[in-house]
Amino acid sequence: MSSFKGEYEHSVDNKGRASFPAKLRKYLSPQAQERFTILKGLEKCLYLYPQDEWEKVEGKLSKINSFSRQGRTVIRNFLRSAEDVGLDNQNRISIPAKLMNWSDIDTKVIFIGSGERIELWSPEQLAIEDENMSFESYQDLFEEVMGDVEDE
Amino acid sequence: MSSFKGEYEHSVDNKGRASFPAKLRKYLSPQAQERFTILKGLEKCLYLYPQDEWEKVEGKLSKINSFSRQGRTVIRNFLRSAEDVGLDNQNRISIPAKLMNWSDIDTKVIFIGSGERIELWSPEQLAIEDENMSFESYQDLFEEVMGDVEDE
DNA sequence: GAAATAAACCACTTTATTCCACTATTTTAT
DNA sequence: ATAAAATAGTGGAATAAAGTGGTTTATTTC
Repeated sequence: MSSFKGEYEHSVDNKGRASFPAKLRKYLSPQAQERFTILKGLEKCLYLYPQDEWEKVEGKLSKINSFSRQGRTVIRNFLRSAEDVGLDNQNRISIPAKLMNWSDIDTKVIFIGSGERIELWSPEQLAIEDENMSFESYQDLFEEVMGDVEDE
Repeated sequence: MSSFKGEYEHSVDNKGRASFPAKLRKYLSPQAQERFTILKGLEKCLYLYPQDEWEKVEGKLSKINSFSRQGRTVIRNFLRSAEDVGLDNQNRISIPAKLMNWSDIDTKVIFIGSGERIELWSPEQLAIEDENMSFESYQDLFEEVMGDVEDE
């Protein structure tokens, strides 16, 4: 259950192709079959889920009450941008044009391993996001997570 | 649960490789498999966790809700600097270039055994850290921290 | 059936990993 | 205490893998 981690910047060619980082490939479980689902993230980035993790997300979505107005809105807007993608023989994904536009990704993309999913950022948008994150608040978060690790 | 201790200075070659101190190797538990996770520390140093200790950290992270705003920020910023590293046949780790730059490590690195993890310092940054800590204030800190620690 | 789009294929450059050799230090045996 | 053996630390070369750009072939669409 080792999760995605690390940050890797790769170039995007004029066909929207970007090498999938080798370091992240190691974390893929065999049942993911190098198949992914890519969609708009909650920040201005894209979420890339390996197939097996995506199925868990769908499981969560199915538990949402689709007879409530809010439920329908969440499901619709989360799924409407989603698309299935795979890796080519050179281990590249090709990012759908619509999603590239929306996320502001152009010639460079930054992969960030983020637990059960991978985030795809344009360098510019990531810089903006980082500005809003002070070192102090990171410190607080860090201590929150690492504080009492020895909890057997 | 034997913990890391001691301080060892080693050289770093132009490929970012540094021998893992033999004295520290003895503390590694067999299930760590000579695998580590390295990431930015809270001071200007790197944290090196043996695999078994790191898994405890990931266990905590996996409990965070990745669909809440704060949760996403915690997970992203915590994992993004992290990378898995192993030892080569000569018992060396290779420090990722990004982390070398960030931590100011160049041709020399100081390993400091620090309980469940190991800290990696550039000699310069460690000297700065030491200057800011006089022996008197260390004594005070020690008392403050150790004062009310209960020994089960 | 032609144009547009996407998938597969190939070639090259760069980067990372593995392997081998040498020196210094520590441990062991006499 | 001294020599021999083993382990530790260091540097470089050889090898393999990763990343990138472009071309060709197949598929879809109109």
